[in-house]
Amino acid sequence: MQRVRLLVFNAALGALDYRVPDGMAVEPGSVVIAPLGPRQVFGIVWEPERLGGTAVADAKLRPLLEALPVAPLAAPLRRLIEWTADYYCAPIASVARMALGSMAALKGGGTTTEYRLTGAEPTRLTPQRAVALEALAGEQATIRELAEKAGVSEGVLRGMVGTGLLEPVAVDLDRPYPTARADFAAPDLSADQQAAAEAFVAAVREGGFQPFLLDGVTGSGKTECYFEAVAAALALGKQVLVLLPEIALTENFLRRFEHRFGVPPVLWHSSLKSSERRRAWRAIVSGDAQVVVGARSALFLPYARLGLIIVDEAHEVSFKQDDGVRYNARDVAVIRARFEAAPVILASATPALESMQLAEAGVYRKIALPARFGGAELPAIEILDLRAEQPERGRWLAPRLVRELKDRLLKGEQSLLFLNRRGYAPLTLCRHCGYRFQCPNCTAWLVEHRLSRRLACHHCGHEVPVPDKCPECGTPDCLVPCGPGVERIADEVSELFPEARVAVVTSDTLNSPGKVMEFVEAAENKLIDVIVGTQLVTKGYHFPELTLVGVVDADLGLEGGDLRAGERTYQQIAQVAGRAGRGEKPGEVLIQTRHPTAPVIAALASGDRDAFYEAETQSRRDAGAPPFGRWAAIIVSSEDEAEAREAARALGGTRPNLPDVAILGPAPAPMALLRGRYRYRLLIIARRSAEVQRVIREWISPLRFPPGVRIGVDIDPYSFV
DNA sequence: ATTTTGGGCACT
DNA sequence: GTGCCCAAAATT
Repeated sequence: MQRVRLLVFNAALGALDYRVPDGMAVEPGSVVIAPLGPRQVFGIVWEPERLGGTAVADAKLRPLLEALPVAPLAAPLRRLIEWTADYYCAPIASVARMALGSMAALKGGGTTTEYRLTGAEPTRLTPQRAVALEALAGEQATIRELAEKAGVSEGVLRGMVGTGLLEPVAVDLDRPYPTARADFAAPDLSADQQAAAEAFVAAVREGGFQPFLLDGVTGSGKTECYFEAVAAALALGKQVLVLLPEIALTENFLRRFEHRFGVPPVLWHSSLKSSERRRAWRAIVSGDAQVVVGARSALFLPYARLGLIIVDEAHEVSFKQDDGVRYNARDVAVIRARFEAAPVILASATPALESMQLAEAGVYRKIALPARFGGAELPAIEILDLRAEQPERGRWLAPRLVRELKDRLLKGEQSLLFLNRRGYAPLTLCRHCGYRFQCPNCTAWLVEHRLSRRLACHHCGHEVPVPDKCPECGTPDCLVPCGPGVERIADEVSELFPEARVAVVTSDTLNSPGKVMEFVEAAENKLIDVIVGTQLVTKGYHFPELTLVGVVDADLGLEGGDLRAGERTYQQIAQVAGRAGRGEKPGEVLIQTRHPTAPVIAALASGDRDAFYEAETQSRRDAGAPPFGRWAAIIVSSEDEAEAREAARALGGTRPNLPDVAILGPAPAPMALLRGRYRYRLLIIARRSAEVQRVIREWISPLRFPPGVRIGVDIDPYSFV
């Protein structure tokens, strides 16, 4: 009798033993379906000694039901899953789940039926059908996805199929992707770029683990350099994974990729349609997907022959996942490259301090691109002291910035105003009674969005229409917006310059690939004079006519004073400044601040990047903060405040007492209520030498908490809410 | 996580 | 004894 140990997809269970029925062939990594009580669960055959769990009597074993017809997860991926679960104190089943991507993908080929509008004239146009016709132009997807997209019920759409407004289309689920050509359009590289590209190409050809930090100023052409490494991998028949921090950046990236390689890469992100996801997954497993461009979730997929990993904008905090398995894709990418024996390139104009440190220590090989491509100069950066030069009352742009905007408008050049705040105003209050609109599920104000005429919570998605009277005292027309968001800045620009064409660029306005394309094309064709945007516009875009960047409030990111506030502010402003003067005309950057002498602001003004990194490194070292110390957070949460408090207290009461580990708290988390859950936090500050994960595991695992209480462990936390 | 079980309790 | 609710146990 053959027995196997299974990693079952159930966070609470972990390892279970099964019998392999006669005629079924499995090996470590095989994906199988197993009986569990009356249910069926997915599982992965694993090396028994690596999973733990105790062997159970032969008589108790039930036979596996089915081995799925997909290639087994390779050993390097299994090691990565183990490493990730271990390092981030997460259930191994939760990590393994990320490798499968979608359960639907596991079943064999075939076709699915998608639907699209026929363009026929509607005979009976109901309101719901009108909504669907409006929303679904140019879309093709399953009924379920179309219903989601249009915001109507599936019944409405099925009715439309019946009356011939929608037609079915048979789609082959596994149709192949077009082939990328390494030599489609060879680039024209500067000497610096050429040297960098050669180093990458050599590493790809040689194979083996080699981590690079590609540290190139904004506009230096980092992408073109690593595209040469991609070309080398393609020529060898190896797969490439490119991680981007946000889906919104992929659209622009796709265009550049297609210019270089002739076809678009394979996309992977959370909002893929199920048929696209399935197709991509199967191509990744089979090795047919040559280059995969994705968000962090693409990192755990079962690539057949991974030969290169690239993490672009590697400093971005969005590589840190903040729910479920709280991993940092930038760090896990390096680990995966190690297990896969492949090179990995972390590319950034403003590397994270941790990455700089590792480069300094010789762990990463640093490749620098100190100059902009094509002889463009880095923009001149100037500080605008808001205390000395105040905007008019109720306005946020100082006179000097307004003058510069006017100057650019007259010259027909483009400007960009950066404010990392979505919506119109971050707080709305009643002038009469002082009532403030707060989210019922979170410790947060509701943010007014004029475009959608709603008050919205940016943490949980709670939304209400803007009322016409105060809900507390009933006074009509008494609500006043407090503080600026991008929409309000855009209004201010329009009032100052009625003729200016202003575009607001946030995740609210660029929420689909089509909208992103529309924006990029409008900006490139100079149909936009002033862009007002959040951090979404700080990266990746190249608009040669953009010559002025205004940072509306440089102090915003410094509030709250968390560990990385200074670094993040530096990165954001350096990135957005990098949008200026990328063409022939020089760029200028104005930074509005009330703290012109703050080290971050001073470093930006003087352009002395090294001094900033040195000072930041020193202060982290003094504080015992990462990368010199190890930090972790434990978040105890429950829908019941008293239950959360009690559980946190109980956890705090059993804290280990160790010389190299300090444990602070529990205290209410800064966001004491988030998505309807009350939260308490403990902070762990340890020496580099301490085995923080082992300490946490041994501390937490013997404890039992009431159902409804969740204990979340966050290793190397980025978010301190 | 989900399902089964078993104890305690009210009701007949 | 039966039905019902909820907590605890089991799932290989």
